Amino acid sequence: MATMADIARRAGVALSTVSHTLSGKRPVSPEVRQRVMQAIADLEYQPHALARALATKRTRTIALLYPSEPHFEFVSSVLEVTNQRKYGLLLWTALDEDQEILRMTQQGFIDGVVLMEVRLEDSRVAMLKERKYPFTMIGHCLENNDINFVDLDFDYALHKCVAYLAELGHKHIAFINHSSRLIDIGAGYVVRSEEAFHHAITQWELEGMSCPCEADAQAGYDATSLLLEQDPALTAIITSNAWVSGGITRAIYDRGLKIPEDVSLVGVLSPRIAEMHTPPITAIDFPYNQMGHMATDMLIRQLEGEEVSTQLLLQPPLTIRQSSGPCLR
Amino acid sequence: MATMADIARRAGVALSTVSHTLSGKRPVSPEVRQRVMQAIADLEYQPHALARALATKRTRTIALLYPSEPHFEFVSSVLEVTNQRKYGLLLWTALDEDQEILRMTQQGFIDGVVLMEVRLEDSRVAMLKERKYPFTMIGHCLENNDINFVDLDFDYALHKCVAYLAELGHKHIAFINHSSRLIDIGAGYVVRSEEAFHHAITQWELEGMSCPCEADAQAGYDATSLLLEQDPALTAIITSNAWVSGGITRAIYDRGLKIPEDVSLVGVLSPRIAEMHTPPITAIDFPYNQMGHMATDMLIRQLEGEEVSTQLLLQPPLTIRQSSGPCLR
DNA sequence: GTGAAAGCGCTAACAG
DNA sequence: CTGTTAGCGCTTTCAC
Repeated sequence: MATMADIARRAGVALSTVSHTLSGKRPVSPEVRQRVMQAIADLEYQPHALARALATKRTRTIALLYPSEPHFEFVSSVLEVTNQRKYGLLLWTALDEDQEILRMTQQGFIDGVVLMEVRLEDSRVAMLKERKYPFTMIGHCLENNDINFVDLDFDYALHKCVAYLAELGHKHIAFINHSSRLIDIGAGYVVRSEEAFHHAITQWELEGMSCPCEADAQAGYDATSLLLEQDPALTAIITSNAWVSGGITRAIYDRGLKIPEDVSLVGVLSPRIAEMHTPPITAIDFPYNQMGHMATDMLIRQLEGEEVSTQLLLQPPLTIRQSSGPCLR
Repeated sequence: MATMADIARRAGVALSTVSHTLSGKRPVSPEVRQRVMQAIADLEYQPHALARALATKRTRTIALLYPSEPHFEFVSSVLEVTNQRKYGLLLWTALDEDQEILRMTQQGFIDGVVLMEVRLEDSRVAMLKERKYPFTMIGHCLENNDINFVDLDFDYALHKCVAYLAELGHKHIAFINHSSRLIDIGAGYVVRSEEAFHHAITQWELEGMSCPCEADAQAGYDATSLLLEQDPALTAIITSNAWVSGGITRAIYDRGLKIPEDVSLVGVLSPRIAEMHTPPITAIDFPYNQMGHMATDMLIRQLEGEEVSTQLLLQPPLTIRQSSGPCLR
C-alpha cells in the first residue's frame, strides 16, 4: 500500500506538498500538482484515513447507540445520511452503560453519537453533556437544555388514537405497551405513551386498561387474551409494539371475534409495518425515516461547526386502514 | 484527556512501561504496576484506541457491507458477536461498488468485512480476494475457493417447499421472488431460489410460475393479483420476501378466496416474521441469527490468526403453521 | 510556492 | 525488569 511518502518520492516533491495538493489548503503550481496526481494514479494511492484522523482528531465517523430492542428501521435512515455526507457509521451497544459510553467517546474512533431509547432521566445524557461530547437524540429526556433532538410526540399520538376510537363510540379501550423492562428503565416513549393513554382515557371518561408486553407474537397473544378476559366489553386495542400485532390478532380471532367488527386495532407503527399486517392496521405513521435523517443531519452539522438548535416533536397523521371501525356493541 | 505520557510522568516511569503494564506483554514489578495503575485511576486515563490502531495496524473493528435491501435481522446478530468479542462494527454501503470497496479496505479503519447480498459472480469478492483482504460472506458465489461463508441452502429450501405442497396435492404453484433488480445483478439467493423452484416444479410435474416483486405490500398485492388472474387454478404461493406477505394475503382475500382453504401460503422467513402474520405462515425457518453469528465469528477468528475453513449451507426445518393445507380443488 | 520537521498517542524493537 | 527511541501515515506549523 502506497503512502504519501511514496508519492512524494515518485513525484520528486516534499511530503507536505503532496498533503497540500490533496487538501488544497495552500496553493500548488500546476506542474507540481500534475506530477503529484500522476504519481497518485500510478501507485493507486489511497489516503490512510486512520492516520489522518490521528493527526486531525476528526474521524468523520459517528456512532449510533444501538438499543436493546432494535427499532431497526432507524438504522437504514441514519446510514443513508452518513453515507451521503461521507461519514462512517459505527453501531454501538452499551452494555454496562455509562462505563461504555465513556470508553466509546475517548477511544478516538468517533466524532459524535446519535442516542436512541432515551430515558426520561438518562445518565448517559448527563455524562455526554458534562464532557461536552457532541450528540443528538432520537427521543428526549425530561430536561433537554441545549440538546438537539427529534422525537415522535407520543403524547399527541396516544391522545389522537384514543380520540379517534372514542369518536367511533368505543368505551372500553386497552393499550399494549412495550416490555416492562423499558418501563422500568424509564424509556421516554414507553412512559410517555403510558401516561398519555391514561390521561386521554380520563379525559374522554372511558374505561381503559394497559399492560406491558415483550416484543414477540406470543407475548402479544397472551396479553390480548388476558385483556379480553378481564374486560369482555373491550372493543378496541392500541399498540405501539410492532412485533406483537400478529399475536393480538390471533388472540382476538381465537375468541371468535372479528377485526374490526368486534374489536378495533390501532397502532403507532410505520406504514410499512402497518401494511404488512392483515388486515392493514390503522396507525399513527411512525416517521422512522424522518427521525433518523434529522437526528443524523443535526449531529453532522453540529460536528461541522454549525450552530444547530433544534428540538422537534413530530405529529404525524393517523392513517385509517382496515383494522378499525365504529363500536357495534 | 490524559495520554500515556501523562501517566508515565505521574507514575515516574517510562512511557513504554505504562504501555507494557497495560498490555502485559512484558513483566512489570508489582510496585511499578501499582504506581501506574494508581496514576491511571487518578487521571481517569483511557487508552486512545485510534493511536493504538495506527501503531499496530489492527483496529478491532469490522465492517458489515450493508445491502441495498436490508435484511435487518442480520445486523443484530452480527452486532451481538462483535460486541461480545470486543470488536467495533462499522456499517458500510458501497454505492459505486468496487471503488468504494477499495477505499473501505485501504482507509485503515477496519480489519475485515462481512459481505452480504453476494452475487454469483461478484467483482467485490474478486477484488477482496486478489488483495488478500480478510472477509467472510453471508451468501456464496459460484466459485468459492478459499472463502469462508455461511448461507441458507436455497436449493434445498425451495425444493422442500414445493415437495411439501406437492404432497398436499397442490398442482399449480407460484413463487414470488425478490425484486428484479436483485435478479439482474445476480444476487445468489434470488437466482438460486428461482432456479430451484422451477427445477422442483419440473421434477414433480407440476404447473409453476414465478415473478419478481419489490419489497413492499403493494407490490405483493399486485403480483399476487396478476398470478391469480393468469392461472385461476393456482392453489399455492411460495415467497421468500418478508415485506410482501401482507399484500399477498390481501390480494387473495379480495378475490373472495381463503387461506389456507383455497390458497396455501408458504415462506422462507424467520419465525419472528412468519408469526407476525395472520395467519402465521408455514415457513422454512430462515436462520438469520445463526448466519450472522457464524459469518462474524469466522471473520474474527480469521483475524485473530486462526486457520478457519468453513463453507456452510444450512438446511433448517420447515415449520408448519396455519397458512397451508391440503389442496381442496 | 515549496521543503523540513515537529507532532497526533501509541507499540515494539533495541539496549541495558 | 525498565528506559530510550524509532516508527505508524498523515497534518501543520515554521522557515526559506
